[in-house]
Amino acid sequence: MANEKKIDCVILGLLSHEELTGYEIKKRMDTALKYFWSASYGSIYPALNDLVNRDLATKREDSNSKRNKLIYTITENGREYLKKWLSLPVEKDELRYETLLKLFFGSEKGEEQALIHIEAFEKKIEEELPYLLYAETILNKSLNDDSAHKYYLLTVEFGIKTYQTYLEWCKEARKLLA
Amino acid sequence: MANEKKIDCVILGLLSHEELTGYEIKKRMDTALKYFWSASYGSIYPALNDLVNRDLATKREDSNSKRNKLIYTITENGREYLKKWLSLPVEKDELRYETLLKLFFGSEKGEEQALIHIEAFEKKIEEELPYLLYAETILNKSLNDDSAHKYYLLTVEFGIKTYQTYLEWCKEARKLLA
DNA sequence: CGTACAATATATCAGACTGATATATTAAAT
DNA sequence: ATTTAATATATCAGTCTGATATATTGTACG
Repeated sequence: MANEKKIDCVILGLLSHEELTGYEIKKRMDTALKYFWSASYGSIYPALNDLVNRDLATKREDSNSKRNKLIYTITENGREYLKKWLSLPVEKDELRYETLLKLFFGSEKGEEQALIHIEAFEKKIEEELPYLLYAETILNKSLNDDSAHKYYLLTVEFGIKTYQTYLEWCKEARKLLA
Repeated sequence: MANEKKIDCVILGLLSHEELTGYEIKKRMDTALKYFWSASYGSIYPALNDLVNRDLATKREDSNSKRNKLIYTITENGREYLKKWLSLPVEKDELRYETLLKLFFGSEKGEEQALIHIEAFEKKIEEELPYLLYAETILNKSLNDDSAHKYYLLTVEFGIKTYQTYLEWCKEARKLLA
């Protein structure tokens, strides 16, 4: 049980909330988990088949839809597997910021180019922050409706705080370069 | 020129500062770049051989040492390749925080387990922050000695600011759970 | 009413990268 | 003298990404 595939754990986590198709799983990743995790279809679909083979999830065709839709449900085994993973210590937290990499080697191209990267970074953060602030409002309102919302809010607060700090850093960075 | 292998760019970036062995490159990654990038030997050594084959770096054996040491130097082509990459817009900045993943699915195991993950995260940040603060002092002192130091400082300031914010978030998170 | 376009839905694969492992030498510690 | 830590290079199974392929359904617009 030492080396869980992360993709298995994320999928089981999402399935622990609700039944989902592979496509819907990807959507959850690109919205709710976006700020601290990501995954591609190329890992999701093979992982789903694998989870079914290991009896951690079941697959059924959607009878209500004309679409070729495959709905996945977590099994009791799957829920146990998830709980076990949640109890284990975190193996790795990792930042991979290409922006900082390009800044670190920035002397090779000079200040002008560095400023371009900082401004692009700033713009992206400014665009994404409103979604997090919106999620914060919604979650604060519905905190008592669902015990899981408290945990969502925890991650949203992390995103808001770090994004605001990023914006402060951008200002300072511009000053330092100019 | 659309899809540069990131490992090539990082290695060339480090070689643009100084001649290095594969082992030394890994060491730089694990100290100076640690807070925003990482790479394993399994990508470094093959990439080095590849860079030599593409005339972006040259390899020579160390004559001063008894060790089987291979020293790599960036070529003019390599420097141009690096500059070109630095001029291109950033493709992806990515956070992969397993801690937040386990918190997001935290309702499955409850508050006690969530607190354990938060405290482990807090401890790790508290341990690493002093190294960043030390680097900040050194770089501020030597800012005029080397034009590259300003760029290093930029990334160190990013690390300090975000780490301090992480610690603030830990406090709030504990309050929210209790 | 047709037709273009966006969204839904699943799947595969080359190539990038990690984490583990293997191997060997030299420096430091006790 | 001997163990241990640090230096140094290399390979590989397995994980994951990003691109690509394919097909269907819903929506917008004239």
